[in-house]
Amino acid sequence: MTDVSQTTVRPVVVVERALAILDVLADAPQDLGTNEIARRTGITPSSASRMLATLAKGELVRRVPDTGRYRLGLRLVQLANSALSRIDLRDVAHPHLVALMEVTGETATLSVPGEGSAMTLDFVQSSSSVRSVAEIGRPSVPHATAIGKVYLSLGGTLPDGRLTAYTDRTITSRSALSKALVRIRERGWAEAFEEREPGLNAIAAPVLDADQRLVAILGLQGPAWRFDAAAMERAVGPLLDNAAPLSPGSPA
Amino acid sequence: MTDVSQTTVRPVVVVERALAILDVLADAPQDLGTNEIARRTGITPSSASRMLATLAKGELVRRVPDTGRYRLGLRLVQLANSALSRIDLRDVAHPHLVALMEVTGETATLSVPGEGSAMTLDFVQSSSSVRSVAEIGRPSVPHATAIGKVYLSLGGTLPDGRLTAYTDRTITSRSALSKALVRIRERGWAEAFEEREPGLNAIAAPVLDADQRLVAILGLQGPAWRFDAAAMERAVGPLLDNAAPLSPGSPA
DNA sequence: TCCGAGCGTTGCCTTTTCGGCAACACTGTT
DNA sequence: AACAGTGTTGCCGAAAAGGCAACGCTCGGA
Repeated sequence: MTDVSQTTVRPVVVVERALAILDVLADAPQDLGTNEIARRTGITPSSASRMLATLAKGELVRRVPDTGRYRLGLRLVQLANSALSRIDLRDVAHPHLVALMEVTGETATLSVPGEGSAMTLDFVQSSSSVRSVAEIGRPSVPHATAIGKVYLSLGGTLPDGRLTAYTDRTITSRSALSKALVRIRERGWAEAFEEREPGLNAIAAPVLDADQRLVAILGLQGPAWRFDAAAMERAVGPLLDNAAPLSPGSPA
Repeated sequence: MTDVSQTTVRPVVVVERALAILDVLADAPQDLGTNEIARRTGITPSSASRMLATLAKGELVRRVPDTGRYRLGLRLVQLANSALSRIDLRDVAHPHLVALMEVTGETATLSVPGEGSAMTLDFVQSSSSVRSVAEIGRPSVPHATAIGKVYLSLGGTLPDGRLTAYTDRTITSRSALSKALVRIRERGWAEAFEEREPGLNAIAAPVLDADQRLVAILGLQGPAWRFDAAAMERAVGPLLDNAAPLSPGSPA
């Protein structure tokens, strides 16, 4: 009975007409006048004029003052951002993890910020027989991983006490870490060269919501002999390209 | 008389109510049921139910099967992308040019693809007294500039005949150029080291529309002694960060 | 397990709103 | 100057929407 595809459902005709107007404006390469919209939707110009005025009041369309023509309004962008923020991030992000693994050949991970660290939520394992292993639920060491540094660079908290040296390359100086975080904020991605464990390299980029808050971190990791500096540099573009569509609020 | 704020305008009440439903869903942190939407909008549940069914048919809202609750639908994202693609690109891009110049200190440029090359549409000059000069209307040499290589990497045509050597570093081999273009497509940005003229370095990134077509190119250029490999590398993040919001269709 | 409250939908009828005709003002082109 | 097309709005009849009531369903509490 709740199946809206049943023929007994009585649609609200006025809403259908209003949506037809939005569709026509979306499909048109240029702004459209009232008469043109009326022709394309089959609504008379007087009705179209009134509906356009109401849609303009709600900012779903915008009347261009110079030409008197109409185009879609920016309230739609706000509504779209709200629509996107409701989607389960894992569902949306998974194809990007697949794409990243295919482009780079390395393990792609999705993490979410938590208390004191970021946690792996999903991953797509490298198809290579030599691979770095990810694990759902595993927290990342903030100062010694690319994921962790993205977390710290965007408001994550660093625990008190000494910074543990996991390898020779682990950053253990708080001032050196601060400098690294500034650079990460500037360029929008982080890297780790065998800092968490010998032979493991990684890069990571943030996923932000419409209010610029960190909601997730996209990462790539692999064995240092294969995922070396050159390979990491080549992977930055795909990483950012795959993180950007997940971020309604990409920083400008 | 065409001023819609005049009190004589008769709004379409049904459209106003439908927009109120969208607003309520946008403002809610979670999905909402029919009764809750009715309470928040002041519409009776039967009317709300019918309107939601019609909005769902048009995909502006989505009924979640498991819970029977409603959330904003993904058609809004399509409409929003269309809304954004109508905005005058220069108006939108200019603050990004300013931001890029401020972050990097170098001249930031906006180009659009044309016949056989890309043309500078807007630029923000470096504030440094030693600067590279841009010029609106100037076409870029496709094989010897970062802007031109972005253009070529995404479908631009390379003229017949020999590739002119403007400096020692100009790529004049078509096979070497092809390899460079593959790399540019992979990582999403291009570079030029003193290839168009001695002492001038540049990087560039594409701006794509919702159909993945190249609509513009964002660039940074400066004197090679200052805008060297390290400075260029540091500038890639800001460049991509400023290109991404201009691209409704960032490649996934 | 049963009952009650709340939810969500739909039939039906009344009321309200919308649609569209006609008139008017304006703009651009010939 | 005239004409064609655009865009808006008054007004009224027709159509659609709103809302009441009834029904079915689900969930939580006793």
